[in-house]
Amino acid sequence: MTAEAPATRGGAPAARGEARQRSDRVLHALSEAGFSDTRARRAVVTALCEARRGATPADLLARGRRRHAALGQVTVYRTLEILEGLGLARKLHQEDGCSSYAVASRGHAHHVICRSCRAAVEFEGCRIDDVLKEVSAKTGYKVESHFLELLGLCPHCRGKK
Amino acid sequence: MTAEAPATRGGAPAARGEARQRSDRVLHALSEAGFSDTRARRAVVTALCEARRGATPADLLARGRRRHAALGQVTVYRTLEILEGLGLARKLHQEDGCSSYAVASRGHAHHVICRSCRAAVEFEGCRIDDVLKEVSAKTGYKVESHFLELLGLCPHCRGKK
DNA sequence: GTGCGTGCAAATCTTTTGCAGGACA
DNA sequence: TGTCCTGCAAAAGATTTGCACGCAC
Repeated sequence: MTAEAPATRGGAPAARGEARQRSDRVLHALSEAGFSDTRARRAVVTALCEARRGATPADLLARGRRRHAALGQVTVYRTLEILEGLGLARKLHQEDGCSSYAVASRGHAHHVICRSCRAAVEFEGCRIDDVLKEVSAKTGYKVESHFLELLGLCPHCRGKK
Repeated sequence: MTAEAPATRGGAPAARGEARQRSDRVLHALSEAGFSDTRARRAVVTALCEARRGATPADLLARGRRRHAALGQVTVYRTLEILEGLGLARKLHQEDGCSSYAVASRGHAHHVICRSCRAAVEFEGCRIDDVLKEVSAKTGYKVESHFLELLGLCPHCRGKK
């Protein structure tokens, strides 16, 4: 299981480097997949990677415009669609809406989200096979995939309490 | 763990009775909670209970109008809000949108949804405490609640294959 | 040079709000 | 009878589509 500490507000240098690294990975994956490397896409990807919590299309537009003033909302939607399709971004489902996204690593992973500050952290290694088998046996469904999201308080908000 | 077989198309008598039973339970819970028993609410609740899959507000309006022609969309939204608040209905989060609802029993439960026909079945008894603990330990988050949904093929669609 | 990618504007959809009239207890 | 509910109409948002132009390859 991998887990990164939720970044401090304002973006500590370490977090910056991490965000940079992630966006490089995503941009690389994009071109690997045959998508061209444009200024608009870079702006969206960077904005997404810098966000320490789920970002809505509107957030990404605002943030992305700092890097590329002409960025349009439509491009944000289209880029998210591509990223999601490639498994590079994942939609976060929350009580109050399901339109925020977070970067996702390759492979199977889920997010744990802070109900106070919304910081979203990815985690791998959910071992729920037993549950899947049990459900399969009782319902007759052939379970193919699952969606799991945890909600709680991040270390920071936990302390503030 | 409880599990009901997904109803056959068209609504077999057994399924009808079950739907009836569920809607009675929901309507009863509503009045228990101090909400009055109106024709519009009955229509929405019945529509929700009859649906064998997640129903969107628009679905419920259409279905509900069979029983109460004057039913308005707004009432559907408001009723869903109440039901959700009381834990009597639950929003289903799916790849292609998160605006469908299904009746929910009291207590903790999740849904397994058919990717082909959308039939949604509730199941209880998700034992993922180990996962929660592990995530908590690795991320420092205090995990308070979780959200889990399974996707696959229901027995019916499995057979059709 | 070509075609993919972009941004604007407009069209759609979904959901929420404000109100006046109507139904339930 | 007094509230709680309801439905309509309109407002507010969110998302998608059509199109002509511009940039990446």
